[in-house]
Amino acid sequence: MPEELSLAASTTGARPADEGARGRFDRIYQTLRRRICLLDYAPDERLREEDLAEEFGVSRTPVRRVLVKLEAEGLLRSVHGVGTIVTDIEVGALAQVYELRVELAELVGKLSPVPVDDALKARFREIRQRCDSMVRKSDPREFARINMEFFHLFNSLTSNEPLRLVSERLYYQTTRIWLKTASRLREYEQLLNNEFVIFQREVADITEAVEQGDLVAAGHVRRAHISMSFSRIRQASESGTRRDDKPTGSAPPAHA
Amino acid sequence: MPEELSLAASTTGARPADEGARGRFDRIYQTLRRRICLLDYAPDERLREEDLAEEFGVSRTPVRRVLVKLEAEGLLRSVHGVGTIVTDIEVGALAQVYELRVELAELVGKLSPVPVDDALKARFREIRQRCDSMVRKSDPREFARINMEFFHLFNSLTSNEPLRLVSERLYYQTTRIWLKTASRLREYEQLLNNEFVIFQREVADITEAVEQGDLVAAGHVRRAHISMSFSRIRQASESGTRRDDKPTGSAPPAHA
DNA sequence: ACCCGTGTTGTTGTGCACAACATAAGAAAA
DNA sequence: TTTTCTTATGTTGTGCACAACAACACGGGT
Repeated sequence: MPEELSLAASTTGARPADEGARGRFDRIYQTLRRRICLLDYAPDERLREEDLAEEFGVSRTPVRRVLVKLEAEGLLRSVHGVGTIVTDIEVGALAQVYELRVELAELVGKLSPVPVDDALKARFREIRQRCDSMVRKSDPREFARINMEFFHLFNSLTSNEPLRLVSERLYYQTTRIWLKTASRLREYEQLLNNEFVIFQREVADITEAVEQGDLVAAGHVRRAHISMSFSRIRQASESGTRRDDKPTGSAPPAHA
Repeated sequence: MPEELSLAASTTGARPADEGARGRFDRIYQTLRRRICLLDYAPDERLREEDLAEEFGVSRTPVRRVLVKLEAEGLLRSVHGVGTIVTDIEVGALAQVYELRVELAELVGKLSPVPVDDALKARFREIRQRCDSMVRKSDPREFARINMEFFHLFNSLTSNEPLRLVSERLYYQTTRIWLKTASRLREYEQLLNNEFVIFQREVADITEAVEQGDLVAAGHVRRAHISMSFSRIRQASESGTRRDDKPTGSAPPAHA
């Protein structure tokens, strides 16, 4: 049972008890989505509605509500008489999502950019520091969490709400593949550290772009990193999908 | 009770009886979405789950499933104890959606374009003819339907499924504003005819671009038309929102 | 040994009754 | 007359029992 981080204490106040119907819904939704994206629920895993209902202390009905929404977002797939199955994602199909994410990342800097004030800069500086101090720990879960948090922060650079929503949707569709691919590799530790350093650099670059108020540049940096990130994932996936395979001569991504 | 056009006879065969759970779901979903976008359900109108359940010959439960999905797509808004309300859309908020749609339209021609074969060309020629013969009838409903159909055809120019899905979503969010704005204007007939002619030209241009296999050009044409369409809507909305207002000297869009 | 039909089990989908909630009307008091 | 509290009414949200459906195991036949 994974620890719950209150990533989005949004609507009311997110206290455990005493919450309206909408609060319950959001809470269950956020929780399940996070679990799916952090691979607490593995792809192709079957979820039982009744189990979830019991865990959250409600009946199946509100749980089904959440499942419908998650299915609409492509993270789940309910089949009558079979079960509710976590979507499996393969690099091939994800190529299209990444293609789109790349373009959208650039748009974040162009479409309705928010005014850059000190508070915003401070938030970037803060997450940059947290990112630096994280590199030492080398915890993939922690990395995924900060990555997620940074995404939300970057996404808040545009005031174009539809763009934010779409980007968020696509992000949650793709973010799983990273953990999935990485965990399959032989050079797990090495690759992980490599990704840490690269991400650290991305955060640093974008933070500085924001400091200068150049959101277009921030968008370009982000675009480049998303594109390169997928290239690394695809290479890694192609060269070492089976971890008990014979070692290939060329070490996949490796540092820089 | 609006006539039902079988726009997407997709999964099984869409015969009225004998359909699985998934077929029912899709049927109700498509129907409701169409009604919302064709303004059969006006913005801010309250829908009663029980009425819908009775109409479709099911209980409230499957209807609620559909409503949840429509709410997730921003077309509905369920409030506990109040009702299920059709989202109201104002030109101001829609500006952001259009900003995004404009960019995505261009991407349709760039990202994973489909190979242009004779069958595809034929479909464009066919819809172009239907469009030509429609201009005489001047039926706004018919226009909205062909517009919708053309959107789907244009959208099929990319094989990037996420892009198709996102575009579709945004299209259904914005398409209502056209009918809503147009119906408020004094120069209703004039404006309508103007829009017909413009749309006719758009279809012609894009069809020819497709004939030549230049999907990038098709994307640019589409982008330009979406952008201009919104400009006209905004102008019309600003100059003559109240139809019983004193007539302003400048006739809003007018032809050309 | 293999194949096919059948029952058994487990899951999601549906229907219905009730709770939670919001709104509006009405009555009582100032 | 105005205000405020109470009550009535209508809606969505929830819980639970059952139907529909798919996968699996088992047994009888070949």
